[in-house]
Amino acid sequence: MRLTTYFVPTLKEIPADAQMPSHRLMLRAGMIRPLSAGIYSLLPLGWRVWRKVIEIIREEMDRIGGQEFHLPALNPRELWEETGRVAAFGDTMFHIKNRDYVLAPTHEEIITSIARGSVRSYKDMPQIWYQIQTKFRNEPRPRSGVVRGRQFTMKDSYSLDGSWEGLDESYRKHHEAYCRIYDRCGLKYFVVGASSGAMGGSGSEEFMVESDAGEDLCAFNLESGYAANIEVATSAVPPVGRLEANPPAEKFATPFAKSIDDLVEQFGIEETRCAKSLVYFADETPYLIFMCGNDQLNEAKLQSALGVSHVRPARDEELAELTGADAGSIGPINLKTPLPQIADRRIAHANGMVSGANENGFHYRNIDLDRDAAITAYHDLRMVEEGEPDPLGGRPLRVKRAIEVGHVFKLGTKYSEAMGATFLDAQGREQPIIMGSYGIGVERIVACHIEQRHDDDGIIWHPNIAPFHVQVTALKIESPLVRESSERLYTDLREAGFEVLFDDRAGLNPGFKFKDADLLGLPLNVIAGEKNLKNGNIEIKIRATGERRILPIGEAVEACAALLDELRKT
RNA sequence: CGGAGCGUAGCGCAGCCCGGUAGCGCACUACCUUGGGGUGGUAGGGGUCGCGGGUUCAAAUCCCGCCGCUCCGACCA
Repeated sequence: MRLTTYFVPTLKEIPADAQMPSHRLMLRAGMIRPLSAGIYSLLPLGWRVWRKVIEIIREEMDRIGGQEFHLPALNPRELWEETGRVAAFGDTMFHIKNRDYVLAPTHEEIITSIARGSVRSYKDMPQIWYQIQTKFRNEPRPRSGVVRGRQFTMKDSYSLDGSWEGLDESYRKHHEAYCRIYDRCGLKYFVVGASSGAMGGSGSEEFMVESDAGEDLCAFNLESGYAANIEVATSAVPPVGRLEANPPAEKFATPFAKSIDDLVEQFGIEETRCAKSLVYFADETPYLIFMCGNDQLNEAKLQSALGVSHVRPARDEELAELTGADAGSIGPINLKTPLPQIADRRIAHANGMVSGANENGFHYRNIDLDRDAAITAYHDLRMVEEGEPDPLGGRPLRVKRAIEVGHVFKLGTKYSEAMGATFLDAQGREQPIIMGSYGIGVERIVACHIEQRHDDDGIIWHPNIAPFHVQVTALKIESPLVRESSERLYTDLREAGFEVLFDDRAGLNPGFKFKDADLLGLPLNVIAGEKNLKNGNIEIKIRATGERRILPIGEAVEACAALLDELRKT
């Protein structure tokens, strides 16, 4: 394409609203334009990159036997009522006003509805069905450019199997395909164990790209290979255990102690001997929860431990009503209302604990959780902290922010049971189809790629997803020598099979063209300037390294081919 | 949904406190100039100052309401 006619509106100035480098560069390079919060138009250059990524995904999905579908985004609400997900999504799902339709935020329901009509026998499986399509989610707060939008492109696939071993195999295939996809897109990523959430299922992993702008936290240790989303991460932090002496619980006045730190400071109590008491509502049932010292409650763990779809902390007035005291003075003894009680494993069966007396200004010491509390279960409920020993070998954990670029998920039979998608097994018994669901965010791949590959001047595309392979830059195209040579280069490179962007604009200074070229960030820039052409030479600049090579014009095509092969390996 | 900030030309911003001719840089158009890192110049075009209401002789500016956008937090199956 020629820049004289191709629509690439680059920006010299940085758009004020964009914070992330990838967001700024996509705007500046003329790839996208914002339309509304979390909604972007893809301009020709941006769309070329999307198509490259999509093609890589398509090839890898086909390689594992995936079959491409194209499912409707407009869905009857009724279908979503069958699985209870209209309520589960709540405001996150878009509802059409003048007809009873919703805009699909994902496609488990549609897939299951097709399967229940047409998959009847174990002989019909396994199946891997996928599509690459626009998804709609009414995100309360879109952010980070295309990373969290209300409308976005997603590759979603679904596996249908007649056995749990079959599901394991479909899951493994997806895992492998995903690794190949990210590798081919030139992304540095890592895989973490992830929460299956409230939607059921037996296992799930996320593909993560480290980024300060990420919305997820991951705990990992590179040596041991442990890596998990903070929502499920555990550590080998030692349990508190029991003390020899076990005197009766004793109330004492703590008029100025509102926090664990206050108790530690004012009464010399060991932090780990404090049982922090929290009240949470789990699907409308209040629970009293005990944590060790200053350990943070991990709400995702609480949610899955209790098997509920929603948890929230009790409000101040609810606290007073249920316990008789305010936050900071709550505990297991003398509760105003009996509450179901659970606790973190770290303080399992501990004694000698200090906790609130359910009376403002008083605490109890020498609490034996087995004797004085009514704890029904101990769960892993705590948020791991940086530096804690990892659960595999006790090496220190690191906690980093990351962006989720993919998620593989063993769904099991939740949807097939809810919607009656069954098959007959070899014994003639009716069974629910065993499903998996797997997603990749296309715009997140592009954004993360730019996050990882850019400098102060612009983007540094990996050849596999660069919008074009090579730029030809004609300096002073008004000169007949430059015009003629650059036109020939443009033609020769295209005939050799390269995708070429030709900066044939007149009246622009070399500096201006170089800046634009660096911003667009194509892997190679073949520069045709009068100075070198007079000696029969051109110059090739490698975007990634800044290296420049001067060589005879006749060798340009060959050199580009060799350099691109090199660059593909990075 | 809580907290903060911002809406003035395509983009980035000033003007607002203290009411009285709507301004700057970039971009755009024409011509000249320059030609290896966003050249320099001359002359131009482009704005219901987010929307609605109010106060006033007079509102971008003061008051009320709404809408939109961004950031922090909550949420994110």
